[in-house]
Amino acid sequence: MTNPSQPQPLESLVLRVAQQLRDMLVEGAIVPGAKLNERELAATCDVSRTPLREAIRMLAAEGLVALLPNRGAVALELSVADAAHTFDVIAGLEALSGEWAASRITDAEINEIKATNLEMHAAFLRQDLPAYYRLNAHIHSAINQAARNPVLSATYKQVNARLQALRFKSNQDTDKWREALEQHDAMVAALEQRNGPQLSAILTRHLNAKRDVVLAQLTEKISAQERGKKPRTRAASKALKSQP
Amino acid sequence: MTNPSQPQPLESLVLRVAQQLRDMLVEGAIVPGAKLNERELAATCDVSRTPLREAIRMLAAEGLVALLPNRGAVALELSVADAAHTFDVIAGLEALSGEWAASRITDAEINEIKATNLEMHAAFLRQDLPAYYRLNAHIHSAINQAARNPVLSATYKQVNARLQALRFKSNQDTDKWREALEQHDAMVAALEQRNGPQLSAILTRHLNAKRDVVLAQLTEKISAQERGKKPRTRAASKALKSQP
DNA sequence: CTGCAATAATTTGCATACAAAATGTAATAT
DNA sequence: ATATTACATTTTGTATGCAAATTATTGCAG
Repeated sequence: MTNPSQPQPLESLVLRVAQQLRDMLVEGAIVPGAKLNERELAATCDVSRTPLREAIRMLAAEGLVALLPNRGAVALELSVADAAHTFDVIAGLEALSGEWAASRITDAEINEIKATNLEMHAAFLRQDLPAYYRLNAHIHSAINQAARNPVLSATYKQVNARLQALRFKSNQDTDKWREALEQHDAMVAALEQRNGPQLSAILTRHLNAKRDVVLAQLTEKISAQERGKKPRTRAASKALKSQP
Repeated sequence: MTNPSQPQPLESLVLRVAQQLRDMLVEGAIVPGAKLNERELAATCDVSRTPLREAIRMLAAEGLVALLPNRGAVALELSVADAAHTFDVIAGLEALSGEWAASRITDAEINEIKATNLEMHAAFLRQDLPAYYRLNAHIHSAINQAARNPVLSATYKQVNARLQALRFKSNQDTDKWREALEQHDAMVAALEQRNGPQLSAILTRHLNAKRDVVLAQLTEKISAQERGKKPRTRAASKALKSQP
């Protein structure tokens, strides 16, 4: 157990920097496709280039950045196809989570999810999208936890992080939103019945719906970009494909 | 497309060293739980500590080694529970592969798998276990390819690599072996019928059976170890749990 | 002989330095 | 004006150096 109350470097500098970079990628401080300038980032993170480079290599292994030989690293830039593939894998992982969670979840955990689901309905009534996304993530995380498989959780987290950089938290269609709420209600029902296959099926449908919404947005965004500037080679997405 | 015929450094030094370390871990040159001495490994790989450390960080992000604050890295050492969790995730990923492969695989790909399956039967008759494992891996890889999802393939590869270090290619029970062969026949049949759910179900059963065999071996191996030497704290497996 | 403290030797973590490659700029020719 | 080449600048990739932490060793007391 690590002592939680240490004023000294709680974790390695490399891990701190890696988390800092992850945050910058997720929050959009580093936009998809952007080059990661080592000197610049080292200055930002207030470390030398050595730990910064080690952190970048970790993010590369996580698939959050792509390494270009002799040209450093660029922030992950998902093509529509890449995003679709990633969503499909996430859907599969969530379906697995649901399958296992249904048989392993405790009553207390179900109540927590039910409570969060009610708050989600409240957020919908207030049309509070940020709150909705936060609560939504909480529910999915809770189901994941209830699956009692740390390898699954870690895998899910890693793959899901690549989608976070898309920043698709924009205003979504009210009908789709209502549909998502219904699906969450159905999830709660399946959990209460400890019905794994059903929960799994609902999660798959839920994630597929989300995928379609996000891909539509992404397609729109990308074609808008394409209109604005000349089409140029997209080094990032190319490099991604040759990843180990 | 990368030019495949370049005599110069085809890839970055770091990537080469990372692959070298992966090979050493899989082949047992670095045994589970072993400390990774930077100077020593740098000499072995004929590079300085800087690229070596970057490679180690990548392997840490891949989950092949664990980082111990101020004490370097140790090769991943899976507890029985860790291995079980990993196998379950692999089973889930293979089930996904099968589901998608069934609807996307070409006739030529099916024939390739059928051919490999026949060779596997031949390997069984000769009791040639190494050949069997090679052919088995080829079939599973072919199904994975046929799923047409590079994110799934990459995720599968990464998680599966952690199991390779277990080196469970030891002599297995003939009945279990025969059972595995039957399951492969069933996979081929499901593929020919393009029956995704069925293939998915077979793969899940197949992987669960494999998991049970390996876990039994692993349990035996670990208890033998425990008898040999005094029980001591296992830093590696502890550190693994706190991974991102 | 065992347990423990002080000290020496390794080893890791981070910063810096330098070479190679890539990028940017200016000058020249077309 | 554009293209091209030579040169300068920047940036990456790797090696080395040094301080802090860890680990091993020695010496000594019980």
